[in-house]
Amino acid sequence: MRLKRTDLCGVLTKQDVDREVVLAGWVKKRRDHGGLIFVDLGDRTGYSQVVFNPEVDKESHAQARSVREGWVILVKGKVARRPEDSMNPKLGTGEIELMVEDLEILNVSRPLPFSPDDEIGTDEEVRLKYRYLDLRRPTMQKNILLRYRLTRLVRDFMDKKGFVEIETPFLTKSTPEGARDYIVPSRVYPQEFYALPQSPQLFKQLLMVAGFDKYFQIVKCFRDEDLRADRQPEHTQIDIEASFVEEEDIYRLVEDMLVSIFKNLIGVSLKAPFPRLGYKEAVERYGSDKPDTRFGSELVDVSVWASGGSFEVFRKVLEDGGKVKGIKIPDASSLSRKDMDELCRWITLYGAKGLSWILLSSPGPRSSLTKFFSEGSLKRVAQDMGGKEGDGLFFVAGPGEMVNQSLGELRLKLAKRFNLIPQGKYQPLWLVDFPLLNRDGEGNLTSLHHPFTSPREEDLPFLEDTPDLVRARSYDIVLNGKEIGGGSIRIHKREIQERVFKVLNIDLLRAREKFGFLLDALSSGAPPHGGIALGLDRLLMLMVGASSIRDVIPFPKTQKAVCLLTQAPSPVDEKQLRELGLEVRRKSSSSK
RNA sequence: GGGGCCGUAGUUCAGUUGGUUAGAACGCCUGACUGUCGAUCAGGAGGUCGCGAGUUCGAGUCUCGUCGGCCCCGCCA
Repeated sequence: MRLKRTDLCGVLTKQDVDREVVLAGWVKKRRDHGGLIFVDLGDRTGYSQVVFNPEVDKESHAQARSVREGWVILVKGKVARRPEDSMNPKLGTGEIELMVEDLEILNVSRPLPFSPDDEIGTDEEVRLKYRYLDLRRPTMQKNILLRYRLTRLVRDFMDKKGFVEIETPFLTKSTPEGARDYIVPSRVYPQEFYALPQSPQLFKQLLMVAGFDKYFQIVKCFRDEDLRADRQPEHTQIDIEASFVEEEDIYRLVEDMLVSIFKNLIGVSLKAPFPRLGYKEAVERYGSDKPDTRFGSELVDVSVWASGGSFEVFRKVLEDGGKVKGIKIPDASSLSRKDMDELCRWITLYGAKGLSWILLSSPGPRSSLTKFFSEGSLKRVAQDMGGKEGDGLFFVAGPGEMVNQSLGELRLKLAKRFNLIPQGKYQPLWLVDFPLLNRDGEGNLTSLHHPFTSPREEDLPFLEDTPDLVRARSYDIVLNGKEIGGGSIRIHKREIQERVFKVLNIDLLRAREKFGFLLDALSSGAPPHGGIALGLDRLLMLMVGASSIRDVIPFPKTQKAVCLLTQAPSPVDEKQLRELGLEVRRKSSSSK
């Protein structure tokens, strides 16, 4: 490079007029008038118009005729005030332009598959294939830079609180109790495998035993499960653990941190302490363990009313120990018969057999239940639920869990449709009082959080006899209906850990084989400890209002866990496999 | 493992009841042009209609399969 950059493209103003500057950047746009050539030269700060005028410099003007969009150039020249009638008020740098005296072409570019502007809607498949171009878009630049500022703020914050960042290994031991592991074959020990960590959980507990009483880490975690709009196979978490703490210490720390993050990075004031809601209550009132409490429309149990009509479905459900619950949605009486049919079909996704409804439209209410309930009875339930003219009431009958889930989902769906969610509002919430265990599809006990979560002391006597009733010392942090973190006070005594393993049907032999090192550590002077992990990507999603986690991750994977940029995963050489002692069983048809 | 939506030029899309040579805008190429900023004007190139099979005299269009992308259920301690 002959020339050396002196200034950034997007920040020049009329204060810079008459300065001699050198700008470097990408040609965003070129307008060739034959005599004059205008180029919008941009970098991550924005762009400035640079002017090639043969009367200023003949050579650079001649050279500029060949310059194309996407090329990388350096230009030297004097900042000039634009003629009054050609100022561009839409542009921060619109009052000035650079009169080019010297041009250096640093690199050419092929015509790009898409212009890296925010205006152009390009399919995500194309964006991911050329992610380096997509990342040039101002929105993506903003997101990635915010990500950096967030991690920096967290590190500063935790440092001030006396926490130390300590790295934990990525090549570690497989513990198939939780999510599916990503497995890495060992070359030195053929037929043996490492696993990529789903979280540094056990290591951070060992660090507590080691006396690093305040640990944190901004760290990648890996889970080989199917993806969603807010789930990637590798995600980053803010992982925290501390000794000699109780729930309140963690709450206060996280509240301070989130308040600081939102204040400093996006200028939003969160009110601390955050409200707390019991797990059971959340599920009964909102149909979710990560309720969005920015709006009402809570679930109401109307089983007593439902038993009064002649609707066989309700009666049968109630006889079988099920429930009938309802929600009230403002403005929903405008829904058409066709809308209702669609909702009926949609709600079966969550196991509901159907959807009953009362639309309080004028002149009179419409309902799917008119055949089974008198008009007075319908009016009464509407009144009980606080329904006003214009509202829609929706009912689901069935086993309690299913009713809660499906109505909870319906509540969210209709809230979006009828704009019940206040924009720009951030509502954090602690979810507390979780049970320690729940049952999987086959009725086996599994950890709700993870097997290292401490039961409440006063519930310990019931662990073996009535394990379903034992409460956990765990907590989730929920923001706007998204789970952004979870943690617990851990078990720090070997005896209790062994009892929990046993209740989870992990026998002593297997527990020792899988978690022997933890049990030994717990019997080596483990202090009481606990912590939390916050999902950094989801937090960012909420902060920038992204609808997909991919928009805050520089190089994300597709829904089928493929990197469209590098085409990973991919087959490896026969030689590599041999060294690892592996043989691939080929499927008759390609799976990718 | 399952359900839904989608796939046509570099990009975003249109394409009728199955019917001639598959169109538009932007982008790209060539030329003209000294105040443009979605520059303008004149001309031009660019297509395995994701792929395969079937139905048909004839398929971008219908059927089946398959690959890929997105959203969701299951899964995600």
